[in-house]
Amino acid sequence: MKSADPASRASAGRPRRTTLKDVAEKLGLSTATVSLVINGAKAAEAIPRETHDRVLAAARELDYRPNTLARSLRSNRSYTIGVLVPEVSHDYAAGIVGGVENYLQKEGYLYLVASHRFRQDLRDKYLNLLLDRQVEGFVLINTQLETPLPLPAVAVADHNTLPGVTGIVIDNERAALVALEHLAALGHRRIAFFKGHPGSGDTELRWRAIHHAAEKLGLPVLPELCVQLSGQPGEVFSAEEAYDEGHLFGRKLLARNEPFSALFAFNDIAAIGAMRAFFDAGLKVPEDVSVVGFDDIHGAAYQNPSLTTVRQPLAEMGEIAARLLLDILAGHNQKVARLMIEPQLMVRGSTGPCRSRVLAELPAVLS
Amino acid sequence: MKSADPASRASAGRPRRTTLKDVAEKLGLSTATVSLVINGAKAAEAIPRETHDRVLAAARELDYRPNTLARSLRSNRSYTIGVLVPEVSHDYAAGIVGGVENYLQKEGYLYLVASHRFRQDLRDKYLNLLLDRQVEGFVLINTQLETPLPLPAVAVADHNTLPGVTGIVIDNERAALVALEHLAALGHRRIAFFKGHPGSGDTELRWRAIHHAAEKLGLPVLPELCVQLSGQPGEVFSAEEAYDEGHLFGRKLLARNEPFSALFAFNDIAAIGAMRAFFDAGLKVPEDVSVVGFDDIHGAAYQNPSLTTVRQPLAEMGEIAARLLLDILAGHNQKVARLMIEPQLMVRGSTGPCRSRVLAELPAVLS
DNA sequence: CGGGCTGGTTAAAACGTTTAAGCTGCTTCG
DNA sequence: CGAAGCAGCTTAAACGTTTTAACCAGCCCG
Repeated sequence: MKSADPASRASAGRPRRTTLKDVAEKLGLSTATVSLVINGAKAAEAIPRETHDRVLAAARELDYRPNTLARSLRSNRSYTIGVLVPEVSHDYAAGIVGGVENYLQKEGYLYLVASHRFRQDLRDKYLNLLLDRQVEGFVLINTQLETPLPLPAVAVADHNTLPGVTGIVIDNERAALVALEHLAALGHRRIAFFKGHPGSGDTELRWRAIHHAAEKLGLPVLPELCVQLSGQPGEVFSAEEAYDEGHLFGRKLLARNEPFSALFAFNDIAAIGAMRAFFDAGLKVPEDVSVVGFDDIHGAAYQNPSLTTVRQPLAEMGEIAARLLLDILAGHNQKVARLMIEPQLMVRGSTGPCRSRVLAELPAVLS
Repeated sequence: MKSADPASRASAGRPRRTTLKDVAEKLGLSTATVSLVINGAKAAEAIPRETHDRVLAAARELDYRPNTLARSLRSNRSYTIGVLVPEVSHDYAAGIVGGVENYLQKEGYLYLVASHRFRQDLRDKYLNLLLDRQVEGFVLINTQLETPLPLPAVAVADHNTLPGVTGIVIDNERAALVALEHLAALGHRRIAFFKGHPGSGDTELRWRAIHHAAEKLGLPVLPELCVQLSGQPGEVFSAEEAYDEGHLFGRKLLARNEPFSALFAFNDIAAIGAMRAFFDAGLKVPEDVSVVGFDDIHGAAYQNPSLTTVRQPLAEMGEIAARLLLDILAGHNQKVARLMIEPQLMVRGSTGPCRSRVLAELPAVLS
């Protein structure tokens, strides 16, 4: 932290804000009275109407605005929460942060954000910085912790949360089910799958969910049609990389020469990359292959064809996280360990009926 | 603001953090000494090595972390800046916020964000909330103000800034030039243009820039190929609306039956919508029509074809904004009124050579 | 007339820091 | 030997609030 010399202080030259004391002096009252009136405290009931009005009038006239720092220091409430994200500028995080803000605004809270770029050292550093700022709690977005926090926290999009931390996650079982139901209803039986990176917490859960859903629907999950997206555990993927991966594994899938009529990709970007691979190979979406993504990122709707995908209601998840956190802060200690969010299937242009009689019937033979 | 009763306080039950006093008492020293040592103040030079080390050791042992609230209150420095955005979850704002954070992190600052959803009352309300939190300055993203602020501010993406507020804007002249140079080099002469909404500050500037660039390059700007995107002044457009607009005006353009071989759209989403209209009409991009967007939103690269576009380096703009603001705070009063950011042409799949000899030659006749 | 009540207000402590000014006891110097 | 200087601290005020306990004046009642 730079230690600025006094002369270059941010405060230099600016007029001092009016304080409680200013108001009190102007009125010939004590700061106590003014404070009580302004905060509408119960103890202020005894104060007669006239004084009350005088105080408010003076406050308005002097344009008094309380110094929240001082207030927080004294009352030990900062009305601030900390939000930890891998990177604010990423769609996913930004969507959730938007929801968090939505709810916090209603409750008079503000929030401090810090992006840790998936680096543990940064994560811990910012955690401490936020603690030093006396945040009252945390919303952790896609951020895993090893050690318990000294404050209440709610985790979004993190499946293995610490005890005491409520986790808000997408219902993968339901997600897989709606996606596969949709494909099954269109007649698809030989469906290809992208399995997520080994590092992602969602990978295994979603993979199991796919199996459950497939079983329920009587669909086969054929190993020859499954592709594991590569990448080291915990490795971070930029959108470019994810797209290239989707493209690459789309081609790999085609190279196997195993017939399939649909693909359920692990995320939208990979889905888009795969679609590209299909186009390049002369296949049409959805006529030849139907593609279902996951997330409903910005732009999924603007693809050509527009992408059918399982939407994560990000804003809603953020709102719920914020609400839960504030409830905990207020002492309504409902200890929910895990809150499942309903995904929503966005049916768009990338899925259509299975045109190939052969493919539609094949799995019955194979499975 | 909810007034929580004392029992439900956020602090309830949690162990008190160690304070300066705790450390001082443990050592039998005064808080002054401890403070001096911990802050490495110049006045601490007199303190002998041994005491110095004892203090640090004790601080570590007790896990002392300073209370920033108290520190800020006393020293009148909050190391916090306020960021005002239309909506954090929007790509554009999130990209800039990411850049702002980047720079602030290096300097030990944190930031509070508030989204005003283009509503003046909210904008003013959050402005005041942030002021109450003793932020040291503001970064205003796409946020216009009428009255001067009591604090230093830097505006991003706002062309008519208040006196005293540095504005960081994309260089529209340059943007139009690189885009049109690219199209001209590919042989395009009959180029269609989307003109932005009347409300947007960029609209007129970019429109003029297009004329300048076209003139410079000897290209015609044909009225019959210009389409003004509709919308009320100041109206907010969701991505869906923008896309639909692009789609609609793409069709309108085609309906005019005026030949053209390229389109320079006002933004990426409109460009994508227009591409869709072209596809629907049986035209191929870029074979029949080249399309250039503006912004380089997430996903522009993943279109099919990928979108050639003028990129606004959002993160960079954010970083510059933060740097400028902190420089001003530090008293380096370089009063820049306006800082132009170089746009970058991202050449991708949606532009190609003009295939039509007729079209390439027509304008010479018409203009 | 004294005690109690009550309505209206305040003094003062506290929150956890920073920092200017001051104090103590030693050494050093003229 | 007295003054000055210095090293190594401490004192105490200040930042702008909140909040509890107390105070005072007046009044009523017995």
